[in-house]
Amino acid sequence: MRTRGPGHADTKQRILEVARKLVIKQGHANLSLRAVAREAGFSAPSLYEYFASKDEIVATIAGEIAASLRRALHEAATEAKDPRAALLAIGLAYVAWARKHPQDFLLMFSRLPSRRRALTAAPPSESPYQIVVAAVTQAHEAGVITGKPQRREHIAYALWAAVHGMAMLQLTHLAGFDADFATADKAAVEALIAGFGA
Amino acid sequence: MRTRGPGHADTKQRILEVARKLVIKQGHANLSLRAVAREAGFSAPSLYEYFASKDEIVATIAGEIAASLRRALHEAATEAKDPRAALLAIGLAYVAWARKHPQDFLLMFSRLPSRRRALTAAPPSESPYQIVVAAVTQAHEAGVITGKPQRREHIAYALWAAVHGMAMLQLTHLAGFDADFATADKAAVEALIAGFGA
DNA sequence: GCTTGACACCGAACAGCGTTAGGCTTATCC
DNA sequence: GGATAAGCCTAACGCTGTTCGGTGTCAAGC
Repeated sequence: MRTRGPGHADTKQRILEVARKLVIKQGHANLSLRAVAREAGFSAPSLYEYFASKDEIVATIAGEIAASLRRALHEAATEAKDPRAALLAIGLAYVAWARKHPQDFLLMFSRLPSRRRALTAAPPSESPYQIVVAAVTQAHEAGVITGKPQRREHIAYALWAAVHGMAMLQLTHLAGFDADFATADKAAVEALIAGFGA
Repeated sequence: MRTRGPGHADTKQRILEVARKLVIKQGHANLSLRAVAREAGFSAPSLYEYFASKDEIVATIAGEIAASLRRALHEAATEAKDPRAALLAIGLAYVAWARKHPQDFLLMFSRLPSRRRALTAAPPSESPYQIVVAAVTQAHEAGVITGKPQRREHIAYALWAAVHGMAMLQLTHLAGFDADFATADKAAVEALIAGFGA
């Protein structure tokens, strides 16, 4: 039983790189396997040596993208000077990341459900949302946010939903708008945090 | 120059009804003109007698959908007993509508930019967002919300973004979750309103 | 050293897509 | 009655993801 040849993993990686480049250039909806294959120097059916389907390629890319977003949020959280500032920073970093990587962001959320099955379940450590939950927990312990511990999940969800909505609107319905979104986003997240505070 | 025959408008309407039924059943991404034609009793090319492209069909449907959402928000606003309650009611009605008509909602926001070009510009009267703006204006006049009049647009945007994010997440990333979203959504919108209040 | 078998690739093809071209029938207008 | 246009059709183009069957190459086992 021979295992996969030595260049297999490299080729797989190259396919992913080409695919991601094309997604960034023309959006995930316009990604074609034939284009990926052409760019990578293969015929389209050859890609099936490396991935079971187009969806598997996209899913793999989505995983890489989630990790990248998670890093951005983590960085924002660690640079903040206190727990309250961290909540704001994470929220704004989420929107900023989406604006900087619009096609990546849209691809990520074009994919169907998370594997988590309940809001109360802890997100897996590789999930960007885990950063949000951790920051809310710290803010709660620091007294920035009041109420019973169960309220944490409401707050994490509210913060996430709010910035997700901002990001989505700015990338789709409000794309191209001439507006100071940075100021509007900051005001919104600050109001939300204040509303949950003491 | 003969005008279009008498049955033309009816046929057009029927095509739209079939298309919308299929969208609801299988999602806008899986809508096929051939399927619409089959269901409506035509060949696919015949649809081009009535619409210039698939996109025109989808755009027309999107317009009808927006009107339906607008009515739901309007109803929620008029039934509320005071301006503050109206803000909450509109927000929750937005999410409720999205949950009740998931495919319609996703279709509507899969379409690219609004024709409005700035947050400061007034939304057209047929836009669902116009309901939000009007409610925020009333709440501001009633003193539920404080600050300069210019702040209104921040608040309307924040409210919209928040409920849009909730709706989007519940329909995509959090689809199928076992969670009490109604409670979480209410807590979030209340916190947001409180955060913008006096 | 030869056989076996899996890997890595390919072209051809299938069923589907949105769309265009061209042609036929029917009803209306002059 | 001839012209015109509406309203419909089949055939086809170029695209999509995917499957099938085949071909060369290279490592392992005898």
